[in-house]
Amino acid sequence: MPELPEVETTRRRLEPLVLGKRIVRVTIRVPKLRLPIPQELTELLPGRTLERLERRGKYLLFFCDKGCLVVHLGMTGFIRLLPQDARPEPHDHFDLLLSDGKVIRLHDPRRFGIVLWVDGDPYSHQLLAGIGPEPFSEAFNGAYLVSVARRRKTTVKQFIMDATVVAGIGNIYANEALFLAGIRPDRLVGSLDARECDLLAESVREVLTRSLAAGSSWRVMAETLGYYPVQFKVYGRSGKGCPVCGGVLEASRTGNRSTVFCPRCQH
DNA sequence: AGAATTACCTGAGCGC
DNA sequence: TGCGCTCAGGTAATTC
Repeated sequence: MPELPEVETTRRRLEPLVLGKRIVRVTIRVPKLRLPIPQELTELLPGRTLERLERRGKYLLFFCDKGCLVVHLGMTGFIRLLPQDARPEPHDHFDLLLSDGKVIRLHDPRRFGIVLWVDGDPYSHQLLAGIGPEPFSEAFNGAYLVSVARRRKTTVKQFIMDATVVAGIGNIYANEALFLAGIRPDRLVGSLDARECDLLAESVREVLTRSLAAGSSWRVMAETLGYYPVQFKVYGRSGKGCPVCGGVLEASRTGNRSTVFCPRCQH
């Protein structure tokens, strides 16, 4: 589920509602995630104030007055801000009860998410340190892609889904960006010329920008604020008509992930 | 070094 | 209705 736009939309919607609030109590219901939720959170967090929310790739960072709570939503995770008395449901993993009586609640059925506490700088934590440039940073451009692609022998789709190449791109936006760029997902990344790398970087930014403008694609603070999912051009539409040429969209697998593309528009 | 494979989980949807 | 199978938005550890 959550790729960059979903995590960023969560951050943008949640931040103004929780900034400056004090954490009163932590409730851990289902500690089992990709990494177990640290039990110490129940003692470490109460009394701390939420100072700002940041995002790095698909990680959400809750900076407190001292230390940082790092959350990854995995495949199926989402966060809601609820009234204190909202009844917990299955797969609600943990709650941060805030000083205004609201609860930040993490829900993740498939349990691929991560919650961890970092005392120092979360950006140098092992899980975040190796992440590539943010798609909206100046460092992410065609020339950068050319230089990294030179050493790689993989498909362009796997390449842009590699978090060490660029942050925040998962299966959905990889499919969408390649469609927008007119590049076949199964092309070897080394075969892209400079013009195509420029176009790819621009297309990645464009699909993310459109999704952010629409409020992303998923249950992002949905119950609190409503949401209007973006329409995908190719993802989930195999066998249907290409929105550009009307031809039939084709499904394939790339690195064991489902891939959809238009064989007429993408070369 | 980099690519491919495996593993971690639950739930929805499909064919029989 | 129910069973078994496949697939689903992520990614790190392991193997080759």
